[in-house]
Amino acid sequence: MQTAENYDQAFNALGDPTRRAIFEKLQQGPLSVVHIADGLPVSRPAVSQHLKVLKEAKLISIQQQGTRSICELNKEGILAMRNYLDKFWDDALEAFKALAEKEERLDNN
Amino acid sequence: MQTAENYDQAFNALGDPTRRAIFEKLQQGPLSVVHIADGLPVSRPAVSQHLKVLKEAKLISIQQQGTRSICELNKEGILAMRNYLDKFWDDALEAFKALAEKEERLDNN
DNA sequence: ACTTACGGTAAGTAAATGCTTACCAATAAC
DNA sequence: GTTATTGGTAAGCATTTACTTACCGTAAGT
Repeated sequence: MQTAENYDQAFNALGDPTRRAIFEKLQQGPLSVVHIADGLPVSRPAVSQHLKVLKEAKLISIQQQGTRSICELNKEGILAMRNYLDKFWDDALEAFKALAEKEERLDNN
Repeated sequence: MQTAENYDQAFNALGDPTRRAIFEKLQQGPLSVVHIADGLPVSRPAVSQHLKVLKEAKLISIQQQGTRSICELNKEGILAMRNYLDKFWDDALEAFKALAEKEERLDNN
């Protein structure tokens, strides 16, 4: 259950608009599969397939309750992506600071 | 030049492993197209196409220097993704805090 | 002027992807 | 026990996507 390094699957998962829609629906709280499929413009089996991808990307978790599959956000995948981006964010910030200073120097000439 | 809401393209862009590789290469600093293509297992035209996607997702910016196209990270797209994730992160954190407390109570029984 | 380096674009192709319908198994409700 | 709900899976299909080679234009180096 390592906390990171699955951002690979995670970015791929959120690259699809339907999956992002599902992801966003779950932001309000746990939902069953039919509930998730309810407002969406795709069939329930399509949703099932998307849920599988999101689950393997550790962006959601699914627990069985009788015949229902209750889905909810999984912070692990979200954290992995955030960590990945933070690295770039920090580095980019450094780079831009340096660049800004350089340009400032140039502007003053 | 609004700062956000292009995470749609951004997630899609980083969903591809080759594009992530390019993105990561640029973390160390600006590079020309041929330099980017150098270590990668795909052809230069393929890189060109990927760069276009990354540029439109505002994850990189490209400036012309003679015949060279110098690419560098663009903090705009990175920030947009971070902001998007932060919303989920905060919400998920709330949800998990509540869950953790509930489970703690159950564990103590 | 000629040649070399750089890189964007077009056309074609093979593989991946997102979707559908059809089907089936399992639990819940009556 | 029978019927409805829930949802996973398989097969097939259409589109998208990531790649290739071929080509062309432009700027630099000689």
